[in-house]
Amino acid sequence: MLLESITVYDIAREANVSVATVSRVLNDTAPVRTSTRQKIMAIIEKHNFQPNVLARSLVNKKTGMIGVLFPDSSNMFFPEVFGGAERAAQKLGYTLFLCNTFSDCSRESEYLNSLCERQVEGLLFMGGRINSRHCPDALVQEVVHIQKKIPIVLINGSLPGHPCHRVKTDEYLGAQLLMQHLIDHGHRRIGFIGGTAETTTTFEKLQAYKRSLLANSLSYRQDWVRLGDFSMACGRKQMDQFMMMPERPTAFLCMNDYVAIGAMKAAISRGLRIPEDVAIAGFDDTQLASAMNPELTTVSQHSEQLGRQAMLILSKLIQKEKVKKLTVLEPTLLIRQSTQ
Amino acid sequence: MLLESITVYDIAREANVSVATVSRVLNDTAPVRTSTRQKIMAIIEKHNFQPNVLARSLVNKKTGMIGVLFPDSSNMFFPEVFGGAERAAQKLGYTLFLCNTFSDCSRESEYLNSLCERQVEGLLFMGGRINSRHCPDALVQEVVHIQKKIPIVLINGSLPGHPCHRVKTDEYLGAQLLMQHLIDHGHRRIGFIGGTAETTTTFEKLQAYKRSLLANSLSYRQDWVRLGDFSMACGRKQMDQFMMMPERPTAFLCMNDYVAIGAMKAAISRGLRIPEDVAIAGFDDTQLASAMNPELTTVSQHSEQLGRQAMLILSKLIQKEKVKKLTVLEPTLLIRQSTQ
DNA sequence: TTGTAAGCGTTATCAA
DNA sequence: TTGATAACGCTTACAA
Repeated sequence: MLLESITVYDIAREANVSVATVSRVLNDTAPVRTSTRQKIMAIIEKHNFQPNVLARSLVNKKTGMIGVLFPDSSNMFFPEVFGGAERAAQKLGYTLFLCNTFSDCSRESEYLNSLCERQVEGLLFMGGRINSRHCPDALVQEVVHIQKKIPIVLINGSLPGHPCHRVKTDEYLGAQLLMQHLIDHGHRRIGFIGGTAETTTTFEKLQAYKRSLLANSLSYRQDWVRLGDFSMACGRKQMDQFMMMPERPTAFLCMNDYVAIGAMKAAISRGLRIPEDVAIAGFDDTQLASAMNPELTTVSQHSEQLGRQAMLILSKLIQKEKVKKLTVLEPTLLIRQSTQ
Repeated sequence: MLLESITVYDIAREANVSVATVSRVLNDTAPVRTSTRQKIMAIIEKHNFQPNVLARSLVNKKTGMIGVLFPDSSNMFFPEVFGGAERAAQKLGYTLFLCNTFSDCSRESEYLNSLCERQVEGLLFMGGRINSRHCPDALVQEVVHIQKKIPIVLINGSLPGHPCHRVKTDEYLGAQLLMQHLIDHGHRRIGFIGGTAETTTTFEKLQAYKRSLLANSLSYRQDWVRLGDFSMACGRKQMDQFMMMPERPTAFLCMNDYVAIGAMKAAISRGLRIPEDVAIAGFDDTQLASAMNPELTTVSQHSEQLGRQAMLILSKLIQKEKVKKLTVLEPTLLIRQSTQ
């Protein structure tokens, strides 16, 4: 329940002017005699009057809000991305409306709906359906439909069959860089841990993994690819499984830093030394990577940049400027202790 | 710029009814003949009509939005807290409006202002001025003034001289538990790292630190307290300083997990073993703590709980229920490898 | 330089 | 069960 607040009418009455004049000094939208302006300002000050943005937005059809959908605030990667987006938004005069979908499709739909109703001026979309390799058409259509009215920028994802504005890191390249690094260090048996077959981000890395093996005449073994999810728990569990295998890889490419750290911990608790006995690489360069001991070799997605770029592009879209559909950021290989 | 959307009028016209009737089926606020209801529903469906929440909020004075101020999305503790708050909010039918103040007071003021203008129904406040030991009165007044109109719940902070609804972890107790643990393990020389003298959270821990020393007849040495900030960099830097000292502590109480990890890394890079040569304890039990190697002894603030509780209390406040002013959560000591 | 009045897209009060 | 119509708090032609 909101305050029974004072309105422009109250201010106008007290200043013996019309609401129009009050509005004028509020928005500096037309000349007002200095004396009346000052009188009005004083009264506004005195009552600590704040115009109701709802009413204002209703007439000028601008809310200054950008909706942001992301799958999981407990994976540092996402807070990093929307940290970057937020800084950019602030400069541009927008406020972010952050929505944690908890990777739940129906929650995603609800938020999508709610953000539209709330009249956000644009949408930044991460995770969920835009990373699904077999996204039900109904879910795609929801987004397509919204996009007719509200500009959307997809981050690290896509909507198959429907061109969208997208900003992404070249994850394929990132995985390739890591593979090459491992291979250059003499590893011939390399495993893959984490992610789900259903997600595009996993698929992309897996492709790079396979092709790198092929390109280096190394054999691809299905039992050396152990997916699961994106958590530390997954890394730990899968590494434990690898430990039971008679013949196991000497190096592991992990879906992300969390998985990598789980894998590291499992290996360490079995008495293995990293990187001497086993090399492990992560992805994303979240704070965790450099915090670890040994420090984790990983690939930076430049998460803040990613958020910033997406926001910049979105703002151009809102201004109805032409922007190229796809922006690709180049990842950076960060070689640290866990692989050499 | 928003869509020139279709309105209840368009629906009404097409259905040959009045807007009132459309509104009735939309809100189920009065009986409508089944046939007309169906007719209207069909048209709504067909056009994918979404009522404008702005207009709706304007009349019923409810936005369903809760503003959340927090200092830093790159410290996992805060995303964890608002993760908990968000889940609770969802159940209660509220949407969170997350605002990253980047620990900047003026940004905090701006957001405070913006959230009020946006007519949020309540405010969750973390960091910044509510953790300042000498908060300028102007900043306090800003909050006090807002509080007259909008319910506010402070998380782990307070507004000196102005009773507010607060949810907090007993950080004093938490620090005490850690100290006792270290002392029980035979440590007689214990240092303190991180935080700033200006913040209440640091002060509280420092108090516990000093009193624990006193209670155990251990001497307090000013040069064994090295503050700074809340970052890994700080932990690293201060530990490096400790390393230069002729006589140094055998154990360290750190302001938070980030500082502790920085300290750990500095110690390790100097060839010290943890915990054999030096014991290190953190605070907050962020994901980092259990990810580390060795795993970090720390204190859980039950961050999700904290967010959840705060949201629950806020919602009661919004419903104008009576709620006790102060809710204290008990921290939990988590003894891990870094201290034993 | 200022005021009047018509919107913005809803909901809610009265009558019918 | 329905329909006019007045709010909600603001901006903005259009007039004065």
